[in-house]
Amino acid sequence: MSTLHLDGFLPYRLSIASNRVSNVIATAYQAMFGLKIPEWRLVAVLAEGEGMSQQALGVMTRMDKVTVSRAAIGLVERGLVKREPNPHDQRSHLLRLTRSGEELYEQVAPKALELERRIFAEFEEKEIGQLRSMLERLEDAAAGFEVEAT
Amino acid sequence: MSTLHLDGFLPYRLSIASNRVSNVIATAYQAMFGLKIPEWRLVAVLAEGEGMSQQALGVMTRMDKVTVSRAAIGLVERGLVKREPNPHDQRSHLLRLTRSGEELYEQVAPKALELERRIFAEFEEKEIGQLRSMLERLEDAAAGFEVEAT
DNA sequence: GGAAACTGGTATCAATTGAAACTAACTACC
DNA sequence: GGTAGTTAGTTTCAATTGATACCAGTTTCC
Repeated sequence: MSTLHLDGFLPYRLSIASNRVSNVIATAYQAMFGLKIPEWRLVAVLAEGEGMSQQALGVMTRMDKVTVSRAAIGLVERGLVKREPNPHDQRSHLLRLTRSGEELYEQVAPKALELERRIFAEFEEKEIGQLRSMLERLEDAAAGFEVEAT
Repeated sequence: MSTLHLDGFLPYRLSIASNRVSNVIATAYQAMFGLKIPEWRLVAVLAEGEGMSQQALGVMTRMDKVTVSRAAIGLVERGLVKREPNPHDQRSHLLRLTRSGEELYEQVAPKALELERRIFAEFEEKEIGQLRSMLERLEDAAAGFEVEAT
């Protein structure tokens, strides 16, 4: 009889830990700025490279195009993002933070970093680097399986 | 202006990696055995310590009692789990794997372990241990914040 | 021993998410 | 230059999930 302790099963532990962390973050953003995670991700990406199409945003944030679409609509409605025509392709628009979107970002970013710091407060620098690298490799490994499944 | 690269933001990376891994696992279980993740978790726990109430299962699997309830109903319907009266509390039942539930487990467990091994194939033993420990600490850290939020 | 508070479990409801279908626009290629 | 196939984005639909309300049974405590 093969033994499998759920507690020792890494995909399980990963899921639990990730969900808890996501909850903390989601609750904090919602409470502080009324932002959902997908919205926040778009803001974060737009704050760096402005003038992106939604499909580019999808690649950057690894989110489904439906999720991106909804987040973009929400942000435009709230005046945080504006759409400018894309001279090269009339199907898409270039998204850009508005002035108030930029202001929001200036508020959110430090809070996000602080939250990250507090969550990982008891981790050493070296550990954080290792975790980062392992998560990256995991992402790639899992991506490989997804193809296989299809 | 504060800079926050989404790509470097650990809660984001954690979420992406975890979601991908969960997808792989969920797809595999669904395809191989028609099990959803919550169902599979119950089976795994019941295979070790039998005769548990749903509330105990909720603690063990860290799942919401609603999720446990639904998974339990599904498993009972499919004859993988049976409910026995709980002599100490008539509100609850003691859940137990049926014979065919045990047989299923005997099939699923090795597949699960193999999948885990393949996903983490490129990780060294030492790394896996570190990851395990970090996820545990993360879980605890995040749990602390959740209280704070309430 | 009975009312009040609590607990195990289920049902109902709303939110989130992705898959699939659809529209409009674009590209290839004959 | 017109048709077939593709791509950007939205809408619609179904599945999953958790919060809330609820019911039945249990504990507390006067």
